[in-house]
Amino acid sequence: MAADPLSRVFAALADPTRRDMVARLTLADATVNELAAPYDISLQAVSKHVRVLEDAGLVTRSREAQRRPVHLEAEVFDLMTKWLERYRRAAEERYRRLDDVLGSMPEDDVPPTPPAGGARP
Amino acid sequence: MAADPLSRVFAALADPTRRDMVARLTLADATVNELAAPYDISLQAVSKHVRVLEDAGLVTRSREAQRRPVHLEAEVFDLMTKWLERYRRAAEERYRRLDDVLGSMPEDDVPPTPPAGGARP
DNA sequence: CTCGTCCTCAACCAAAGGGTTGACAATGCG
DNA sequence: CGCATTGTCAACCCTTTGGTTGAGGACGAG
Repeated sequence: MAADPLSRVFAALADPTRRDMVARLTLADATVNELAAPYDISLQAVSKHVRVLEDAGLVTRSREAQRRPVHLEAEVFDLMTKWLERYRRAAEERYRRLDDVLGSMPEDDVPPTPPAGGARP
Repeated sequence: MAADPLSRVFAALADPTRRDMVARLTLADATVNELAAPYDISLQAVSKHVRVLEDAGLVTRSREAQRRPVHLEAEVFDLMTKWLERYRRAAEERYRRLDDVLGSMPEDDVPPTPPAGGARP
């Protein structure tokens, strides 16, 4: 299994079924059975999906009688947002610069992380 | 291969090597050979990685003599950001609400999900 | 205690993914 | 032209993954 957290998160969200589950979990916690309802797959398959989400830190499960309510965690979204935002901004910036210079200057010219940067590649 | 764009993007970014490539491409375009340099894998493997990124719409390739410079595209990042932001906010909102409830009553008394599944629209 | 409910564990299978090696297309240069 | 450089295509190998079925654990209700 992927070692680093970010890989696990991205991999978890690479599946449409799991993304749908996440979408529904933003509305309310749900049991595995409730989660399974809309899909045409076995309960066990759904259980596996939930586990993947759990391993990625996207959800947590508690115990409540025989039920195992699944709860969406917000933190990981922040993590992803930070990651994404960084590259999104960089890509846009580069796009602008390239447009400006159009291949006359090499990367001497590349500035350190621009405004509000602060992480290392 | 995953049909929907979002799945492709997430899947593409689920690999650390590919994320690293993306990181480096925010600094400058690069050829496949240049991209391959840091890694201890075959050129063909790198070529495959680039293709995955391309299929996901994260990069484009042009022709320039025998070289095929790889260029990072910013648009897809916007797409992802929008998707993410939506769920991040929803999750936070829900978190706050739950926090509120938890704050006012003992844990084993938590009124869980609306009974009788209010499954999804 | 027994039963039904809810869920997980285990074994298995087909397909996809990341890696390899080997052949070869495309282009510039001597 | 012949050849080196750059990159892709193709076939193959494992491992992972999403799915299945079957067995069974945990718990509440009777």
